[in-house]
Order: sequence, then C-alpha cells, then structure tokens
Amino acid sequence: MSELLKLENQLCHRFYTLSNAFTRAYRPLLKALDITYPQYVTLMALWETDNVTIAELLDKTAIDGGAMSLILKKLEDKGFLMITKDKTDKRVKRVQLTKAGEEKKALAEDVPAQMLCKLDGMTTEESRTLRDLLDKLGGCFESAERESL
Amino acid sequence: MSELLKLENQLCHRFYTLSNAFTRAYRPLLKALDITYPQYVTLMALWETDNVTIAELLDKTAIDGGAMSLILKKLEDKGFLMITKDKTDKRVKRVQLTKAGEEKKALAEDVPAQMLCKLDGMTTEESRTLRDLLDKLGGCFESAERESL
DNA sequence: TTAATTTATTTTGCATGCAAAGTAAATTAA
DNA sequence: TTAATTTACTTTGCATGCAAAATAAATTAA
Repeated sequence: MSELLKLENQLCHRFYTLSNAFTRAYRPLLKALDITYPQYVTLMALWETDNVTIAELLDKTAIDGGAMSLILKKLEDKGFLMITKDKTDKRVKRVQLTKAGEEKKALAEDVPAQMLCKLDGMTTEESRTLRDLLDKLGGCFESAERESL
Repeated sequence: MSELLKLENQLCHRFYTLSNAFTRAYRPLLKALDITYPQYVTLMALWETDNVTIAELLDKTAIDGGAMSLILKKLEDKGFLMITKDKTDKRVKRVQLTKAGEEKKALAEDVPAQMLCKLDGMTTEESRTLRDLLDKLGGCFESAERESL
C-alpha cells in the first residue's frame, strides 16, 4: 500500500474535515442570529469596514463571486444591508450595513468566545503556532495559484 | 473595534479559505481522473480497505451521509465500484471496487506528489507540526460534539 | 408475538463553492 | 470615434454539506 495515498496521511483531508467541523460548530450559534457561516463572514468584513465594493468584499472574505451575489441578496432581504450602484462607475456596486446590520454586531460579540471555549485543550501557544503555519500554507497556495495562470 | 470579531483573527476563516484552496488545487489533477475531491476521498478509503459497509466509509471519510449516497451512485455509474446488499442484514449495503476502480489507483499514485510540490516552502518539520496541531484540534471538536448530545 | 424503538441508508430542501457563460459599462486600441 | 478588450457582477449547471424527514429492516420491550 503506497503510504502517499493513505487517507490518514492527507493534509487536505484534515482541512476538509476541520473546515466542516467549524461550520457545524458555528451553525447553532449563528442560527440564533439568523445567519449562515458565509453570511457571518460577510458581516464580519462589513463590521470592520463598511460601505465597500463587492470586489473588495470578495477579496477580504475569499468567498466565491457567484455565491457572494446570493449571500448579499439574502442579507439584503433580511434587512442587514443595502446594495447601491456607484454613481461614477455604474458597473460597481457598493454594500452598506443598515441600522439592523450594525446592531447585529452587538449580538455577535460573544460568538467568538463561545467558539473558543469549544476548543479548550488547545493552549494559546499552540493556537499561535497553528495560526502561523496556516498563514504560511496560505502563502504557498497564493504563489501556486499565481503560477498556474 | 472588538479584536475578537476581526476576520483576520478567526481560525475558522483560515480553515474555510484553506480547505477551499485545497479543493481548487486538486480539481485540475482530479479532473484528469474524472473524479471530484470527495469522490477521490471515497476511493482512497476503498483503495485502503475494500468491500466495506457504507457506515464504515462514512466513518473513515467524514463525508456527509446524504452526500455519500450520491457520490457512491456516481462512482457506480462511472463503473468504479459496485454496491450490493448484505445478505445477512438487509439494511446494510456493501461497497466494492470494480476492476476499473482498482486500476484507477495506479493513475492516482502521483496526485499526492503533484500536490506536495505546490506546497513547496513548507519544511517537513513544519508539515509535521501542522499535522499534529490539526489532529489535536480535531480532537477538541470530537469532544465538543460528543458533549452537545 | 405484537408494538415500540433503534439502525442503516436514502431523500428532500436549502445554502454554498466553483467553473464557465452572460451582461452591462468603462477603457483602450485602431 | 468605432471596434476590441477589460472590468465588475450576475446567472447557470453541477456537486457537495447539512439538518431533518422518510424508509425499510432488525432488535428490544411488553
């Protein structure tokens, strides 16, 4: 049996599993806010910097463009944000939080802490090391994706 | 601005981003084999241990049950495996690779290496540390999920 | 043994992720 | 200035991920 094809040796499978685990773990917390995980990511981006271009939002969140269209539509329907056309460049659309969208932030404040407590057992040191390695790995992908153009 | 809600501080978002990056990176390699990433995971599991129960496959791959039904159907349509009912317990179904499914393994042999070379820049030591931390994190989720029952 | 419950798997409905095609508007080239 | 091209987004088609409902068969309880 070639070691390289064993499932337990795949880094990718760990990411697949853990990413899904995160989404599942967030689900009940976010359901209370009436949002999904990608919608939460979108709102986090807006809570940091409001009134941005869709392109800027795509950049910051790394969400798929096609998916973002629907996500924004849903968040708009729920009354959390407004989408307006830029006046100088009519191709561009701008996204702004509504009052309700801004207030949602207060309700989301304790989500991160609730998540962290689920990850008890990881020391601060380990989390930091993990974060650094993840960022390094992300860097590898960025260069790899650039090269394959 | 509460630091905890900043996108760049979210471990979850790194996993979201990296998991998607892995899937995207595998896509062109797997397209040549006419399979998707979850289908690849399923086949890897079968290449290790053939003739298993669907429940066992779910356990090993961590793929969603509902999704697995479709995945197996597609792999069966492509002629890579066969699904048969267990004779003693009629609820159970067993999955077995066909000749074509077994031969597919030879074609997949160099996929892992091609992926690894995209991740150049990560030292062996770093990969190992990362793997260990990922496994520890996975352990946290397992206990957290157990507790919320 | 018949009813209640548990188990193994599929189906359903909704929300993405992704590549590729389609649109409309702005920019560049000829 | 008109045509070709590039941009910023949306739409489409396909493949999951997930919770919840539905099935069918096995097991346990009464």
